[in-house]
Amino acid sequence: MSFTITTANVNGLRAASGKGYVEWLTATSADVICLQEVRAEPLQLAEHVREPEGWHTLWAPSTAAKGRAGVAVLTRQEPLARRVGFGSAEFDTTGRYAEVDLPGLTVASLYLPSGEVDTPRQEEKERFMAEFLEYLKSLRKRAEEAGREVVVCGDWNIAHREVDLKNWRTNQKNAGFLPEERAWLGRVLDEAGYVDVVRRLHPEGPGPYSWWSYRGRAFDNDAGWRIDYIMTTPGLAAKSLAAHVERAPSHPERWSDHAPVTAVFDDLG
Amino acid sequence: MSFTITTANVNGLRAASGKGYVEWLTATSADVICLQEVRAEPLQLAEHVREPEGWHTLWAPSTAAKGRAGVAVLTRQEPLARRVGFGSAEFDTTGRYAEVDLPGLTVASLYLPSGEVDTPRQEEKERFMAEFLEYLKSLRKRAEEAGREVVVCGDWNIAHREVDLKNWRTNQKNAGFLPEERAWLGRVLDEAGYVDVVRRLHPEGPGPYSWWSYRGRAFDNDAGWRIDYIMTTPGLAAKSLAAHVERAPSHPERWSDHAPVTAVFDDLG
DNA sequence: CCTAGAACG
DNA sequence: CGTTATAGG
Repeated sequence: MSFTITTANVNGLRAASGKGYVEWLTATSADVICLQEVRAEPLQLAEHVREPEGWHTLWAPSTAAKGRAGVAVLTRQEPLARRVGFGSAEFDTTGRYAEVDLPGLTVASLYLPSGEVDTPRQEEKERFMAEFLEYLKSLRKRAEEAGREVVVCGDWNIAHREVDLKNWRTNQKNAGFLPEERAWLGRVLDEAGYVDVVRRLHPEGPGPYSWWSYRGRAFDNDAGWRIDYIMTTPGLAAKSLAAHVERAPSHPERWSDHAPVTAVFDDLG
Repeated sequence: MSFTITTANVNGLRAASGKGYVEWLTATSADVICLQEVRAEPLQLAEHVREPEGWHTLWAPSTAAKGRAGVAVLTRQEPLARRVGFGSAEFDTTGRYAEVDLPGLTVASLYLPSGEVDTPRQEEKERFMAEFLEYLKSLRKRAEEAGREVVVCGDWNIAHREVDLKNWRTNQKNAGFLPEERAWLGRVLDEAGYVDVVRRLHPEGPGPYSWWSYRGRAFDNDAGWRIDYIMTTPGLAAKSLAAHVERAPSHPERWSDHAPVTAVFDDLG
């Protein structure tokens, strides 16, 4: 038995649902799906999207700003627990983090702020990063003590290394590839002790990219970024068998500017 | 020889241009066209819309608020003069009035504020009405002295009488059919001395309506309003031969929530 | 219901 | 370039 987890930034689930998301969900064989940028409250979603047959759902919309952010976790199994937020006074109502417990495993969906240099939104991103890193450490520690594994997946809005985006040279002063952001992602790995599973299984770059701007010809030119990550505790990473990015072949198939990122693990037993 | 003038609220000329306005303009035999709610600056329009072959144009966008209001006058003849605004400090930059001089005739395009009861927008409408009535009087007087005729056409956003809207009873407290607005339109006729040419030629109602809300089934139920008028000086009205509203047969043909209103006059000679 | 700008990405 | 919320109608 294997266990498959997929993360996808849907860039507006109402729009995506009319462009192929529903068909994609019907066809997927994943056991767990983490969504980001749902950009809707559950009641704004069609029922077959809000409560898809065969899935349990946790919706965590932004209550701070309508139509922004919003994460979700879909599981075939009924979760033992559902939690929204990570204990942050500033961020728990902003639809950026939710987690569920399955037997022996905590699964989290993360949508880290995008940021924009020289704006308050970059400061917000930095505050999020500082606070969230501490949470990641405590999460890992608690899981270790309890003998549980953790997977935090989602849109981290940071490319880690040069190999993680096509135009790294021209983006060194742009949000998403700033030295301090890259260093922070290094601390998630080295200090908090998580493993970037896709990179573990695909040590060679470039890519695989998971996001292409809608602007210009980014998708056609494969001018992508790898900013969607599946980060796991080491014990879970050791059981990873395969990983891939579902790059849509062309526009009619593309229902988001991000592509779903998937990892397969050996029986969690 | 006859002379034909049409007025049309286009509800966004960029949108209308993709839905049938261009074909309509190509097919029309009018000599003069007054447009309202252009909702674009000239440079935002495609060139064949901004400078249609065979037409001279006067564009008067709102510079006070982008994407709002905006009137235009299109003439087959080159105008002797073009003017934007009516001498109002408050309204001349809001894209609500423009006029051109043709030999012996001044043609104006008007987009009167829509208003909404118990809001500042109703007060704005009232200020506009007060100021504009005085202008209409002076315009008429100057024209009379110079032996010229005047036609002021456009969206006046007021239904004059019960016969001018289908649901008059339920709209007596709504902007567009308030007693004071109806009385004001009466003063345009009685005090300023203009003639409602469509009503002159069609003394019997109901209608002809020129606007149907996009909401609900207003168009299919013919729940319309007559709020687009062709108002002329008496000498010109005496030469009116025919008038009609181009109610679109159905949705694919409908490029605005308003229908073009046309009047035909005997040779102005 | 529809148009258009604006924020955000 | 695309999604969404909002103003205006």
